[in-house]
Amino acid sequence: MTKSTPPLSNTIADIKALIHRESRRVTSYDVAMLAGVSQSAVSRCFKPGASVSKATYARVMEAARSLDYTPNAAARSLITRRSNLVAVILSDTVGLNYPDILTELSRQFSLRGMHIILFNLPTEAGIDQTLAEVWQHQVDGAIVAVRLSAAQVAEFERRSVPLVLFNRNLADRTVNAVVCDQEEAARAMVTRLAAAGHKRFAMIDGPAHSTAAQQRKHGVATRLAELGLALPLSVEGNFDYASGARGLREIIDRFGGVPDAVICANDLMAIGCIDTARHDFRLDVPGRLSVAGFDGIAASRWISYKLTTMRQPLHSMAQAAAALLLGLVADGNATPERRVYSATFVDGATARLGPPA
Amino acid sequence: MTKSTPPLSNTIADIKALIHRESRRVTSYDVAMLAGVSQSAVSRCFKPGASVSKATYARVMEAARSLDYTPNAAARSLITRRSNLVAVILSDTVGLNYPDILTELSRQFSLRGMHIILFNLPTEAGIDQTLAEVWQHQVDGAIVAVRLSAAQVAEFERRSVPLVLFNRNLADRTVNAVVCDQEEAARAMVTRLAAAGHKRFAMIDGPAHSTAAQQRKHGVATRLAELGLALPLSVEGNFDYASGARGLREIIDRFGGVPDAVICANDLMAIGCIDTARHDFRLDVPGRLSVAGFDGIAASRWISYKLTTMRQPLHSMAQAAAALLLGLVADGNATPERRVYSATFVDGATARLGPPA
DNA sequence: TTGTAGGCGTTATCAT
DNA sequence: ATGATAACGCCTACAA
Repeated sequence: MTKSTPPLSNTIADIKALIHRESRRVTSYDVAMLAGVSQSAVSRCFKPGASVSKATYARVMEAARSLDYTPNAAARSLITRRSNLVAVILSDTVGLNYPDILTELSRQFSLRGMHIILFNLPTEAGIDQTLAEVWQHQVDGAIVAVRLSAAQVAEFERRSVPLVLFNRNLADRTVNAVVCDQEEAARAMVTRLAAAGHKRFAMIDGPAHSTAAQQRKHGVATRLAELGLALPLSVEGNFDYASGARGLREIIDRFGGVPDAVICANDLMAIGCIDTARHDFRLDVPGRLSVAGFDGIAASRWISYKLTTMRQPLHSMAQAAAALLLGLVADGNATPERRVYSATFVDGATARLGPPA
Repeated sequence: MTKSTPPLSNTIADIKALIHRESRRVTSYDVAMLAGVSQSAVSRCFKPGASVSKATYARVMEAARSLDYTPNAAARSLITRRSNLVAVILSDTVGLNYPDILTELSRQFSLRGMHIILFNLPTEAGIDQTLAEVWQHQVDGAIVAVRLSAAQVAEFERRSVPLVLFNRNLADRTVNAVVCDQEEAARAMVTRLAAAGHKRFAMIDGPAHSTAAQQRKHGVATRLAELGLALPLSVEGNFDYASGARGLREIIDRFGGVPDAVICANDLMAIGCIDTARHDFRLDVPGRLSVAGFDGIAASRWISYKLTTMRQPLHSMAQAAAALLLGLVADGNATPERRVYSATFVDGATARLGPPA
């Protein structure tokens, strides 16, 4: 009998027609009307841990389901001041080429009901424009893997937007960061290569704007100097395969011959360098020339390369960055923390590490 | 003289103190007060093409700047019903491993002041949960590269959320999509290989849930049949390097020998297959065994491989997807469009294409 | 060109 | 446990 149905103020069809006529969205008022409760009751039903009776909850949820109601995040964000949005700011040269990072970040955040707004900079120049857009979206926090000026970092603080830097060092400020110690990694690599008796080094550097590249180069140079070896001939690359290939040609050209070892600022360039050495110059790697990289990307493990490299624990780092940020979002004034990871040496097959043949 | 300054209702310091005391955000009212105009005047200044006098505009902007005011996207979205947010829904297996796609999408959208909310599914199972989150965020549109049921597609329509499928076919519905004709690509590859006299084919297939893999396999199988060749022995892989390596071993095992050609459902598996063939089985590729892939990823062009493959125009496709979606956002009821791209054959060095030696 | 007033859809407060 | 009411910060007629 119709009498046994719950006291609906209107039928589903009526309400749907009304919404359509006014061409608006389904709101909690519509659900309330259908369920025969107040709007605030509906709101409470969608808030975990609110006090609602079993019966009310069931009727509200049923009404919501039949109207396809979903809370409006914009309206919620307006009043709660939480958007459940996290900005992830990357740059073309480095960010998306390491899919692990975004994958892990995305996983961690969606586990807590938060989502990523992606800001991918073609060039790190336009960052101020990007930040303006970040502020508009009222993000709850940001993970930034591009270079930030002290002023820009300060703006995050002024706006109380938790910030975690990823693999970016900012010398003069205490700011939350997850980094891999690039200089230490570079020194470790040099130590290994030098111990094996390599004397004549060359380096294929990364782009000038990359702090990781700078630190790797600095580590290489200082460690070599400590060991009494000459500073390496260094040519600039931009982290891609082609510049590894170009780099080797330039080195052989300017060096007037083949050095003992080429250290590349990342794996991709190392792979380009190795391919060119083997195929174009017919050089035995590592027999005649040792080549090493940094990162530990997937391709570095391929059978054709088995690259000798310093592997960054990117997965753990991404996880840590997410955890750090989530902590800051929960507790606004936690003390700045800096998590430093070490790269691990990967004993590959592209650098001679034993005594010379 | 102080008299020459604009008639500010309050000093900057006063207003900042007020805001801080009430611990709220800087609003357009604060800017209005500082600039000595109404709140709606401020609002108009931030709306491109609104009618504001030069003088007012200048004073408002100056006030906004000195207060670090930024419009609140949530509040704006509430009234305009535009969030300037686009959902991009990918899955682990396919999405982030092709960085070009996200890079280009991000570029195109940010050019129009829109931004990407990233939804990266660990598994395509949890998609309903993901969609619920998409609805909450009131996105202006979505680009989806995972499998969607007809019901799920219908829900986009019901909610008037423009949808563009990326490399996903949905047979029974007319829905906006940008796809690459995988079956045609597969047929083209088979035609080439067969013309060179390959007789005994094998295939390393993609994961079952990938429509692209299904279509590639179907194209391979049907074209082979048309040419009077046996259906290939097919083993299942999951699109990664390791499964290419495993795949070849399994093929040789089950085949009881080495086939003439192995067609892999993507480049990454092809590379794994080639490495294993050359290093573990000491097979000459392409002399003794031809290997081909699909996609045209960056590594496929590396000197060590020069992979024979069918290259998808991912860059153009991403561009088209963004353009299509932007068109739909501008004009809600544009007619469904399906843009089909063709893969181009890349005459690499891993498959014999001339007469047998 | 400018100001006034109302509403977007939700959560939070405070009664009841 | 539930309901009325006041924000949240902005846009947009409409009137001036």
